[in-house]
Parts: sequence; C-alpha cells; structure tokens
Amino acid sequence: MDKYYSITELTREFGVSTRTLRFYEDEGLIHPERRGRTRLFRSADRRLIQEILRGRRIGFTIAEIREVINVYKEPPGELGQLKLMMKRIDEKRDELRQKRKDIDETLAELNHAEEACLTRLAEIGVGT
Amino acid sequence: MDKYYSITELTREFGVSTRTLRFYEDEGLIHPERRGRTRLFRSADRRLIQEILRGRRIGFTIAEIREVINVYKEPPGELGQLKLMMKRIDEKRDELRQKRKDIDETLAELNHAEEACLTRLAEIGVGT
DNA sequence: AGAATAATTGACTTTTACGTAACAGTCAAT
DNA sequence: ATTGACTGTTACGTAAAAGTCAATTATTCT
Repeated sequence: MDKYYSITELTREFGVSTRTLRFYEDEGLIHPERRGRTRLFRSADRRLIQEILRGRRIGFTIAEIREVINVYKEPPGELGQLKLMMKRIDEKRDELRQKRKDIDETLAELNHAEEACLTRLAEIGVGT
Repeated sequence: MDKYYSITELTREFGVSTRTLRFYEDEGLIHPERRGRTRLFRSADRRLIQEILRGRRIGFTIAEIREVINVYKEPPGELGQLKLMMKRIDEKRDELRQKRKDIDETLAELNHAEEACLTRLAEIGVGT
C-alpha cells in the first residue's frame, strides 16, 4: 500500500494552501518525494504536517518546530549540544505550562465576558 | 494611596519595552493619565497590561485582545451585536480548548524528545 | 546653572509566515 | 485540440507587532 497523497489532497484535509506546504518544504520541515517535479507525500509526511500545524497553533515559530522535529529524528551527537538541547526542551516545557495557565485564566475571563453579555441581553429583553 | 507607576517601572516588571506600552496606548488598549506629556499608570492600567500580555502569550492579536477588554468594559447595546459577540466568545473558547489539547500533546512530545536525548547521552557516556 | 537622566514623538526598519501574481508544464476527459 | 484541474517555480507584497534611531523636552542631581 503506502499510499501517496497529492498536495491538494493534503491542503484540503488540513485547510492550508499549497503555498504553505511548499513553504514548509523550503524550510526543510518536510521532504516529500518527487515524480518528475511533482511532490508525492507519504503518510509520514502527513503526520509531520499534523505536527507542524499543531506547533503552529500554539505559537511555535518555524525554527522551533524544526528544532523539535530534528531532535527526535536524530538527537545531536556532541555532549554540549545534547545538554543544550535538553535545556531548551526544559524551557519549552515551562513555556507551555505557562501558556496552559494563561489559557485557563483567559477561559475564565471569557466566561466572565459572556455573563456580561447575558446580563446586557436581559436588560434589553426587559426594555422591549 | 493609589500609587502611580512610571512607564519604565512597568517595562521592568513585565519585561517589555516602552515602545510596547506606548503602542498599546496607541491601539487604545490602555489609557494612562498624563502629567504634562508624561504617562502616569494606575494599578488598573497595570492589571490591564497583565491581561494584554497574557492574551499575547496565547497568540491573541491586538484586535482580539481589544475586543475582549471592551466587551466586558461595556457590552454592546444592540441585540445583533450582542449575539455576534457571544458567538465570537464561543468560538474563542473552542479555539482555546483546542490549543490546550495541542499543548498537552506537544508536552508529551517534548518528553519523548527528551528521552531520545537521554538515550543518546547514555550511548555517548558508554563510549568514553 | 549645567550636566546627566529619563521621557516623548515620529519615522523608518525588521521579522515571520505566508499571500499573490505571473507564467508555464502535465494529464485526463471531452 | 482544447478545456480544466492541478502542479510547478520565481519573485515581489503584506500584515502584525514591535525594534531602532533621531530629535526634542523635562526632570533631577550636585
């Protein structure tokens, strides 16, 4: 099996443009095969794209996404690099935990804002 | 009491530049008082800045942040606007929930990446 | 008073992540 | 053979959110 995906197939699935996928290739995040000049995406590429888009949604830059992808494709061989990498992973984790806290707080705020709306709605409803 | 904060005081506290705070003022997110041309920030402004930065960390645009702030400063008076607003709040909530899921998944991935590093570290350690 | 320090405005620059335009090749179906 | 859908490349454009720099003012220290 091991089906091929065309570029538009994937753009439709993920709601991104062809430009975006080609851009990710330029940036070295994915490496679809070629038949002539046409890109052929494997399911491994598809999963990578999912990962990229997930990173994107939480505000990772391309460089950061690339870093994560590369690390666990093949962790650096040199000790210093490895230690640095682990430090960065740790920092990223802290950042994400902070972000989760921010999200929870903002969710609470949105609830608050919604209530304000509902209150206002009641006021208007009464007026009519 | 009701202390005044200077702009640099706040930039230090929050780790942003003066340019940033002035930019937020230009964008209508905060309205510090003035003594002559100098901005005087109240604690209400300070809290708003916290809120803004929290929004920023989770990837809200200035426009979105402004929207939330305004809504619960004073919810729109017109019914249509009000309903629209509540719809947008609902969408934002969905978005944030998705983002939280993304974060959890990425945290798991970072753990995975860290393990890859540790494995590699062990390999190197053995070699020496 | 004079120098140093801090704040202001305004204009210009930068970075990221694509969008968009222009133009051409490929391939299946009509 | 043409149409239409898709694909490709190259190159320039753009929006958001500041950063940077220069020219002015104010304030504070001694």
